Formats: sequence, C-alpha cells, structure tokens
Amino acid sequence: MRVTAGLPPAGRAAQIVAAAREILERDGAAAMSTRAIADRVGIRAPSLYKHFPDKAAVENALVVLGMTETADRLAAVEAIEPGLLPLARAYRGHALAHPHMYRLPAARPLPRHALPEGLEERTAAPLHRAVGGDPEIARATWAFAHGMVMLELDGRFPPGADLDPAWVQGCTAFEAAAPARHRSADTPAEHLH
Amino acid sequence: MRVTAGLPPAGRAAQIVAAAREILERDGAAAMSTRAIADRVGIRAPSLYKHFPDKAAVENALVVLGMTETADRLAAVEAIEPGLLPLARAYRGHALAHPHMYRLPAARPLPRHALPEGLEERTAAPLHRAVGGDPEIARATWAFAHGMVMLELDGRFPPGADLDPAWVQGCTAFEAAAPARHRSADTPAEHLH
DNA sequence: ATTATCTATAGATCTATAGATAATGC
DNA sequence: ATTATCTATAGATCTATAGATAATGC
Repeated sequence: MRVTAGLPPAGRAAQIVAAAREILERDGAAAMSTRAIADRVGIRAPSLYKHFPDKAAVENALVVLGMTETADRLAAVEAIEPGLLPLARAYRGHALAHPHMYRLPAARPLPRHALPEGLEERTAAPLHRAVGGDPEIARATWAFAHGMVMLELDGRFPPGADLDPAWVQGCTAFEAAAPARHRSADTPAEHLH
Repeated sequence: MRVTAGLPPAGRAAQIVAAAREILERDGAAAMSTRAIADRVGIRAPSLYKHFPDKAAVENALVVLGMTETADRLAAVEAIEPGLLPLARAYRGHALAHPHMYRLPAARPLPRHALPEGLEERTAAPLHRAVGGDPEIARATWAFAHGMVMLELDGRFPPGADLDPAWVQGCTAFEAAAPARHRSADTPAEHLH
C-alpha cells in the first residue's frame, strides 16, 4: 500500500523518468516540458528539482535508457540471426516503433559525460562485428542506416514508397565491401583491395 | 540612392529573407526569431507580417533557397567531374560550410506545398545519374550521404576522426552496386542479380 | 531534523493581432 | 487611397528559484 501511494525518493526519480518517456514517445521532445512531466507524475513542476538538478538530467536519463535498449535489442538480434541485414531490419524497426526515443540519443549531440562507461561502444559493437570489424565500413554502414531512418521519419521519401529494397541494396553493398569473416554462403565473395 | 535607402516592398521581402538567412547561418534555427529577423532588417517584428503571412513563409523561402543552391552546386560538380565521389565530396563540403542551411531542407519534414515545381527532383538528379539511374541505390546512397553529414554535424563520430575513408568506402560500395553506365575504368566491373 | 512538496513568482522568451500614424503614389 | 510602419499588447509558453508548509524518520 505504502509502495503504491507515496513512493520513496528513489522510486520517484524513476517515476519521473518514466513519465518523461511516455510524453516523449507520445508527443515528442517539444511536449516534454517540466510541467507536463510533473503533471503526469502527479506533482508540481518545481518538485522535480528535488530529484534532478535540471531538466537536462532527466533528458540524459532517457538518452541512457534509449541507448541501452537499442544495444540490448541489437545484441539479441545478433545472437539469434547474425548478419548485417537482420541487424539493419531490427534497427529500422526499433527506430520506427520509437521515433522520439530514437532521435534523442541519435539525432542530437550526445551527452557523453552523462553516459555509463562503455555504453556507446556496446551499442555500436554488433554492427562492427557484422561488417567484419572494419571501422571505416562500420561508420559508413551506420551512416547509411541512420540516414535511412531519419529520412523515413522526416517523411523525405516519396509517400508510400517501399523502402525495403533500398535497405537491402545498402546492406548488400556494405557486406560486399566488408572483409570476409563469418560471411554467409549466399553472399557473393569478391576481392578487396 | 532611393534603391539603397528605402527599398520597395519587393526588395524588403528579399531583405527579410536575407536577414533570416544570416541569423540562421550564424546562430541556428532557434535564434531565428521574428524579432531577431526584424532587428537585422531595421524594422519592428510586427512589420514582417506585411510581407509574409507568417514565420513559416520566411522559413519556406529559406528552404527553397537552400535546395536551389544545393541543386546548382551538385549540377556544377557533375558537369565538371562526373562520378559519385566528387558529388559526395561537394555534398559534404556544402553541408559543413552551411550546417544550418543544410538542416532546414534536409533534416525536417519538407514543406512540399511551398516548393517550386520540380525543385526536389532537380536536386536529386545528379545523384540519380551518378549511380546509373537505379532508384533504390540512389535512395541508399542519399541516405548514406545524409547520415554521414548528420552524424558529423551532431558530433557523433569520435572527435578528430578522419571521415574521408568512410566516405570513400561508402561511395565505392554503392558504385560497385550501381548498374554499369559511364562507369570509369578503375571501378571494378561485376555482375548484378 | 530532514525531506518532499506546495504556492508564488521571477525573468525570459515566442508569434501574432489591433489600431494609430506617417509616408507614398495618384 | 494605399501601404509600411509603429506602439502596445494579447496570450502562451518555458525553466528554475525562494520560501512556506506538511509529512516522515530518529
């Protein structure tokens, strides 16, 4: 009962982050005001400052949450079905399912000072492995995936266009360029210079 | 003299767009308030509404300007030195030189209703030609270039990283996937399925 | 005694409209 | 007569602080 009614400070901070997340996911970053967050928690906006030093701290918590979930999801996909294309599909699916949670850590400068040690690397690791460890190709592939997601989220492709072929083309092209390592049988083998 | 002192309405609208652009390029979209624009023109903010129905109309003029300049630049590069890599370098250079002007038409939903007929297609045409006309590869390549630019602008790559190799890798990969057409001699020819 | 919360409010914005005034063009 | 401009201001925000009050934990 106590737990349900008046939650302790530690739980309150978690409630605030959860509320911020719900507003962010439903209405976007612009709607995520301190007042909107507080309303959802059932307190007044100034009370937030007893739990977080400022609004950026709440946002940073969401960034960490978003990156962690992405990292977990990509790692899970990698474990089940290795390869670039499955990873890319999961990446796209996750971003489209949570567009605002995607934008927060991906489409803005990253608050690196607020991140747990190693999270950024952990998020990138499955992609790095999928392209055979080449950092240049990993960057190019990341940019491709990020660009595809952003252009789709911003409605920049023709309305109703089937974007799957473009994803396949991109993944195929980068797989072909990647150093052969655990390459699946149906991928054409070719020389690299 | 008359021209320099009190410009006619038509010129005033152009002045407003120019002022908005200068603020946008220097301080970004958030700084481009109606008041900041008006200050720079030397009038009061409410006077803007005699020349534009609302602030969005001024922004739309900047979007058209940005897209037109990008289209012109890419067409010029294509005429001088055909190929995907020169185009990509020009694209990157233009975006880095004018980051906020890049973001306005590229990193937000596009106000298509406010665009001159054919401008969107004209901007995309050089890239389409550079990848041999395949629309899927063109989309993938566009996404790659946009992603590279956005990640660089948002400081998402490691600080001080040399991104040129990633651009080369991406362009090479997509050129290899593109249908052979005016392909340069040093590009490895290979089959497509 | 400490902590969480509240009310009240500072202090900065923003876009846009209403209505008055001055300047320009027939 | 029309047009551009002005002042004044509506009406909505925003984040964050100050200081009072209530509740909780020794």
